Amino acid sequence: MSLHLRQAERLHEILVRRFGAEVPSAEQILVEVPRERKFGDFSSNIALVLAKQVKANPRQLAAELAEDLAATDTIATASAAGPGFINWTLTDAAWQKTLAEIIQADSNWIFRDLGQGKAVNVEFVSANPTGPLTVGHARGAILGDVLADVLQRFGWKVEREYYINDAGNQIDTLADTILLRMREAEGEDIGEIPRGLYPGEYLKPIGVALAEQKDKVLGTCADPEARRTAAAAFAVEKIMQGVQADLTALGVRHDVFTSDKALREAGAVERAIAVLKERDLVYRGVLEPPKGEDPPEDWEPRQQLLFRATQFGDESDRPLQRSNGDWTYLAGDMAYHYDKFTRSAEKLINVWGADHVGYIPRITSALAALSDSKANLRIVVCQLVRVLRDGREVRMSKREGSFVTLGSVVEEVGRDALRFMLLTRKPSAPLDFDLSVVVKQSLENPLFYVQYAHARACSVLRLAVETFPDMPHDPSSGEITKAAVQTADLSLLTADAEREVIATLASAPQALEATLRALEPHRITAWLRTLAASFHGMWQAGRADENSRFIVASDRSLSEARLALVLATRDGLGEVLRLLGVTPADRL
RNA sequence: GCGCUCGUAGCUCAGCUGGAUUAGAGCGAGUGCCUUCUAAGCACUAGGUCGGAGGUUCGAGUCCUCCCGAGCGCGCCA
Repeated sequence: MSLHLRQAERLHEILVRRFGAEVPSAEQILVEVPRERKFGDFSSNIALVLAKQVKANPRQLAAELAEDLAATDTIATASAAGPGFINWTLTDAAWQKTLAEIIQADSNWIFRDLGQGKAVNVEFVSANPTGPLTVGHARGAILGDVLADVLQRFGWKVEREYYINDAGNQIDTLADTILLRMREAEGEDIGEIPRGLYPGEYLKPIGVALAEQKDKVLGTCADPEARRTAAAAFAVEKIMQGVQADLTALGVRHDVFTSDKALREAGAVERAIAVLKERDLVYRGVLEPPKGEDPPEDWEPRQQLLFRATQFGDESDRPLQRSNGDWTYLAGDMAYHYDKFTRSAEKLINVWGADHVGYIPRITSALAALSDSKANLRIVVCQLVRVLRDGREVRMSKREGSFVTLGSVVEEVGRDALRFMLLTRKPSAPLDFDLSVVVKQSLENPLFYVQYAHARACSVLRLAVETFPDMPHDPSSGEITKAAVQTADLSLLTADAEREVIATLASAPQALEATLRALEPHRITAWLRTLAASFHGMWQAGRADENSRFIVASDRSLSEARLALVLATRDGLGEVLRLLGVTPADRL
């Protein structure tokens, strides 16, 4: 159990004793770390929250609760403050015990089983298979990947999914472009790529590949539609190979790739629409013209199959079928989400780019309609990424085909730096990504700062062996092992800087659970930076005063105690870095 | 026109989903600290009417309304 939660439990027990069972649970009691350390290790507003319910003066109630807290053996001081806050500090022994538990528990102390094996489906990336991934996609990819990992560590059964939009107009366009590129590869002068097709250079190699395998892929197809279908399948497969290569380079993995086309061919759309019909949620009707500044010129009112999205809070009913009889994107997508829902995922998470925000009410209303409001869908919107170099924006023009591909960025800055940087901002905020900063070895580069702390800790663990050669150590890394500090007398850790590091370490569950709640991994990178800062601070104390160093040759016991803290810090940093898909550095 | 997101120090951003006694970091600017475990660091100083105006509340950067500004979006595209 986390230290925070344990504090809340103390309060809960005290409340039960005083007021009986009708009090907030430990999970509901807010326990915070005050901004200023001098106000205490923890604080709570519970007296303010409860004052009305129990008809007490908040200040008076806080004082009484503080008195009860102070009587607890792990709590050193507790007092009421302000309008009714309670501040308290733990005893040195309690902090030392916290560290001891962290060391004993390996890294499991950070996580608890909140998911209890429940199934959650995380759909992310799902970039259209018409071109390579960009840095923008990478943000969503890493976000989804880390959220999936975090959910898994907290006990959920996670399925990681990629939805391939391999049906619809864009795929026809792709096929036409590829067939043209094939003719170009065969020596024909195709001139400019006509308007309406994809002009990007990245499709050239696929045209060449198609020319090489023309007989095998297109065979003797004379029918233009059959040729198109074959070319499309060929191009999608090639592009998806590239996408998967980029994802692999990023360290991002999916369990399932679901094809829109395959779902449609299997009748998923008809099934979904049948469900809606049963509930009287589809009808034939005519829509109002779209409300854009300049409505499409070719717009004209038509009778079509519509879904009553307005009944679920959407601003307008939505078409399911085009005039040529094809299903709309929404029809396919609702069928897909219904499919995910019926695959028994109790929770669905979609990671989407900011350019899809307008579509959220549509899909949420569609899924609510299909699932009888039973589906639990959360959509994490990921704002756009601006790529900079030396503070100047690098243009990402897909038209020119000269846009910054994910592959090129990973090559330039490395997987770890890219992952960490893209995780430092909350998803809902736009992100500037400066290629020249992430390779810098300084504080400007937050990953470096954290890696430096990790490497410093590793360095101390190696050097300990020089002073104390008999300490158990790992021959390959040269670092002392846990066995060396297992019996350390942690009561020797009483310095402020040391307690600070323990406190930061112990707050890891807070950062991780906040990520889980808000689906915002930047809280994890923030925690890493805080822990790194505490550690750098503690390190520095040893520069001012030799007796404050981790390794004090004349005092074996003190050294062991401090090395225990160094080891715990190193493992905490390492564990959480790895959770983010970043490899901790043993040296820099 | 409408919807969503964002607006916090010169710059880039946190602010734990309503808490206080001084709104926090980093960069940039200024000062100090290496015969000492990595100075790739640490400590300190300067810098903010939290876009603006109302409102709800014991209590608002956080919630509500309106306004201003930026980004993204609005279809028988996906």
